Amino acid sequence: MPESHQAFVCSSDHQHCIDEALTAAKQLCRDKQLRLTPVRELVLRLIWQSHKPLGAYDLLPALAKAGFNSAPPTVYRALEFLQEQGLVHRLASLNAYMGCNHPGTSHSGCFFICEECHQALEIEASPLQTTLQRHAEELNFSITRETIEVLGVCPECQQQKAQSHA
Amino acid sequence: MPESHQAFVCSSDHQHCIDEALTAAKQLCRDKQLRLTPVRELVLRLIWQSHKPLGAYDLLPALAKAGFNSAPPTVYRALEFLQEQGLVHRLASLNAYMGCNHPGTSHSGCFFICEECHQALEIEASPLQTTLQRHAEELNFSITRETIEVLGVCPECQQQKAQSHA
DNA sequence: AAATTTGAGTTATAATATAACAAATCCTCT
DNA sequence: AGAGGATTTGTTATATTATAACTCAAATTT
Ligand SMILES: [Zn+2]
Ligand SMILES: [Zn+2]
Ligand SMILES: [Zn+2]
Ligand SMILES: [Zn+2]
Repeated sequence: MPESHQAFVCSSDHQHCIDEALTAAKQLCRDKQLRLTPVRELVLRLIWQSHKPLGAYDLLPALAKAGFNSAPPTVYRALEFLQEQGLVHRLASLNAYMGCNHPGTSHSGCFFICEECHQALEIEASPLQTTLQRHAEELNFSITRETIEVLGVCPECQQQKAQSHA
Repeated sequence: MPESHQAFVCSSDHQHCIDEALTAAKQLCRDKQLRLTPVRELVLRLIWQSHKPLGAYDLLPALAKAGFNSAPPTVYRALEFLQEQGLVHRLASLNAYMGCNHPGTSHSGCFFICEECHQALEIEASPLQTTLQRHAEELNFSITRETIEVLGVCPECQQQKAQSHA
């Protein structure tokens, strides 16, 4: 199992990603007069610390370690809050959660998920959304939310597979 | 709650849809030398009978009524088989299953799901797939499977909502 | 400070899905 | 037709993901 990659999800210093995400979240909550409580902040941090989307139950041990109640409702509430504020996304095809790359803007997101290393990347996919919107207009369908999750193999894992077959 | 619509998912005679789907499935299995056993056929029929995607557990009572074992593995196995043969799709955002509109061709499908009447429509979305493929190429990402599920309001339900607000 | 709102702790349970093994059925080959 | 092997189904148990309902604590408002 390949474990550590850089380029697909994060080009270099991941601690920087985490710090930036946390700062942005704090700012966003300040602006909206919402409370980024300790549990919520921890959950957001844990999610950002992983390059792989995490399941709700994956977060519980860390919550326990930090002295919080580690029953499911605690983490689901935090996740619900973070999702409502657009700070994390839920990946329906994985039952897992990941930090949002560009919070603040309300959007559904488009995700590429590597089936080898399980890392996931969110992209801004305006052309895609436009195409989808055209389809919807043809049907007279009014879009509320989109779930776009692409499973496949990331560049790093493709390379690794190619080498191992050589 | 609006319950009965026609145009969005099926223009007129739904029994015809069901019959056609079953015939196609039988033909496909004959061609591939696979066994469309009674359970599998019943599950496929049940799924096609509903305009709304059905959860696995929704199927169990009908299986019991028909004299089959109605424990979860039975229905999940049938669903697995039908999915593998491209006869049904699983909607990740709903944990539900629906019949495929154009089986035989291997594809991931693009689904429009009405949040009012819960009906769902599968479309062939070549432009969408092309756009997604372009995004993937930019990332050097090799696509295995796509999950595209669009939640919103179907034309019929839009109309109904507009009338009720009048 | 009292009242109100919001968030978190706690217990229990719902909803969805799979593991593992036994029994039955079907297919192939003689 | 019958033995042997493969596939399918039955059965029991359990894993995984998510929510309901109620209580208590903390924060915010009045
Ligand atoms: Zn996002
Ligand atoms: Zn990878
Ligand atoms: Zn299809
Ligand atoms: Zn509708």
